[in-house]
Amino acid sequence: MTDVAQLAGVSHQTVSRVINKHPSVTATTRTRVLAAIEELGYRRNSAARTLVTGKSQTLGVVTLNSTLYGPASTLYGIEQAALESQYFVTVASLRSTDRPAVRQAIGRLVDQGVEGVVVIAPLDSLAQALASLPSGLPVVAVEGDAAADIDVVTVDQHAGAQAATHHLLELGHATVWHVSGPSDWLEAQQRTTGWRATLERAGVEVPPPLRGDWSARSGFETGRVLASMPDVTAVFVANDSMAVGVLRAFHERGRDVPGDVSVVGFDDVPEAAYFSPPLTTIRQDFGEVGRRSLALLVDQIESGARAAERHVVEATLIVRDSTGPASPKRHLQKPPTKARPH
Amino acid sequence: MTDVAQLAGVSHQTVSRVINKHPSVTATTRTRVLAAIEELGYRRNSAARTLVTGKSQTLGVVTLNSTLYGPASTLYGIEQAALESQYFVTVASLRSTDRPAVRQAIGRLVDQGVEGVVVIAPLDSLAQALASLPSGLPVVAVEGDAAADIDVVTVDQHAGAQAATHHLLELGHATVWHVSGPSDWLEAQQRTTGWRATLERAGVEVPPPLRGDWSARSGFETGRVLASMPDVTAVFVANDSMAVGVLRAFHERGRDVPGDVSVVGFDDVPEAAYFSPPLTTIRQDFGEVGRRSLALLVDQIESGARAAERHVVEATLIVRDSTGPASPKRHLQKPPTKARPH
DNA sequence: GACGGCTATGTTAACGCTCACTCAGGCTCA
DNA sequence: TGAGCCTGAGTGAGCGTTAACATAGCCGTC
Repeated sequence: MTDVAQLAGVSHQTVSRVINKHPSVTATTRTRVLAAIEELGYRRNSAARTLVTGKSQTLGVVTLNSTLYGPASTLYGIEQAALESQYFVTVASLRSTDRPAVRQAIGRLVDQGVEGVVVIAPLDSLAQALASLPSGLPVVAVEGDAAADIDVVTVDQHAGAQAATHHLLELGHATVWHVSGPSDWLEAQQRTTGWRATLERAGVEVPPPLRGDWSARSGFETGRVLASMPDVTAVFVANDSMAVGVLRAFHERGRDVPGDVSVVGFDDVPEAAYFSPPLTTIRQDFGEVGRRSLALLVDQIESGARAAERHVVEATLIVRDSTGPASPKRHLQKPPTKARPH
Repeated sequence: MTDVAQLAGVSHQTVSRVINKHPSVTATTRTRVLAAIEELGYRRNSAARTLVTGKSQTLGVVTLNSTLYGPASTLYGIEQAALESQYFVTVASLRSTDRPAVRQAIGRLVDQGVEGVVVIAPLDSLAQALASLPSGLPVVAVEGDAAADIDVVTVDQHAGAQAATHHLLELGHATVWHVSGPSDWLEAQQRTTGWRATLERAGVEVPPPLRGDWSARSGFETGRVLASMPDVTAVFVANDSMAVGVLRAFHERGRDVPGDVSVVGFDDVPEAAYFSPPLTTIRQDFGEVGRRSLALLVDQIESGARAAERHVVEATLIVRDSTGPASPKRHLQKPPTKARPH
């Protein structure tokens, strides 16, 4: 910077003013300085700037496994929005899901000087860990719990699950079975709750949910169990990957989808429209989740206060070919469960 | 830091020594300092440290679209490895794929003070952009071109495509059709080259490749074209997503896979084993790609010199149910193309 | 025409840390 | 017993930038 100043025949402070677009600089000196910068290939040292201003222009993202479709898409949305807002994003993946791991990850980010953190915290243990955070740090949780006084951006899992279940009931199915995600995932919990609530409100029997781990493999395994039960005619699967496995299991048992069984997934991965059969599913706008959480975080940083709001992004039902009316045969074989008052 | 020093009754330099694990500190003073650090909740200011040492402990990753399975997995591998090596990772997504965009993204990272950059550069335009980079900066390209004197980590696309094509020929198919990726993607080019070379070596007719864009949708569209051509019995699709679409298209036309047509994909996404039918595909170890590129980058940073090596990660054929012997019927209908000497 | 108040620039002092010295004290060895 | 050396600790400078204050020149106004 001193070199630039010398070459331009001004003081280093004037150079600083030009860089920071300070108004009180003559057009002529500005061009002179810019020319000097260009000639010397000068780039401002961000460490020095950060040291004196206390602003690093860097945000942290804590994520669990950025290979899954949801987290990866959210991260991408955050990154895009950060670019827009002139922030850098540094990523910290968690190696385990317990409390100390979260603290350590956030600690690392804080040590590195991030101005705020987005935590993609879909596990209840992570959500809890957020409660015990240094309160000075701006934080936004994605898919976290609303309990802590922390900004949360979340997809309306409950409504999504309701829409899925309702869709199946409306098609005339006696009840809807459920393949859930891992029990410690909030999304899994909420989808299960939404499914159960819908069945109960309809006065319909609630079958025991089967548990998967989000993977297609686990979907296949639970799908085999369901395929062997003749009275299963409708299944709500907690994500599209598992739904692939479920579809496969039904196919192997010769049970036609949607002829014999209807299946609904969750996520609407880009391939869902081309599964066999094309999968009816719940679309989540992960990009929107990313953008919203970043906007919230930037707000916190600029205002200096946590809003502790809860932002809900909607989930929409996409009907495709994997769902159809309950076959009349089944209805005859098994009379509809007697409706209970509610 | 001064506060800590005061509380511990030592100089700030001693505190610095304790933090940096300098050997010449008595056990007693060390514990005293550590206690003071603990009590005051002191955390070292990384900006100040970076300013004086010139080391930011931060690496940059430039990526195109981290939503795709490959880039996302690679990024994850890099992140994990970086954590291991005590580095931070900041991500810069590209908004467009032209040269200035790459320069700008890298420029941003350099301004922010990264010590090195991994560029996930699967497009030939990006690979070229790397050639004209400031030579002082440690850089590793993933899936880039070997032309520039830059370290490259790449999956053996050519061998993977060969294995896929060879597998199909060995099953007795007269020739193998190909659904390729976008023409400006290096991976697409290499897979196409590998496919073509294998056919030519076998002295078999090379059908015109059909072009997709990696998406299941494009796979479906090209799949419809292929499904309408009765003499198509084997297809090598350049990634699993498109393969999903191709499988769907064949299914809709009533052409059985693998009975009538065999299909091979590329990537081995976690769901591939549960497609209908389970997809024969080429597995790429993206985690390994990420780890290798990071190791290479750290080497460059520590040694201060570019090695300009090319590291190849192997791709392996995973045989599942989407491929089977060419049906005898077809062989009768259409005699095998006369083998040409090579 | 003197004075207040702008504008364009310069000067100086931090920011929090590490590096290169310096220094005191205790040990070894001739 | 003193020269030399090692160890543990302290002192001061400086990394590159911005913030705060200082200054000089100019304009308009009463």
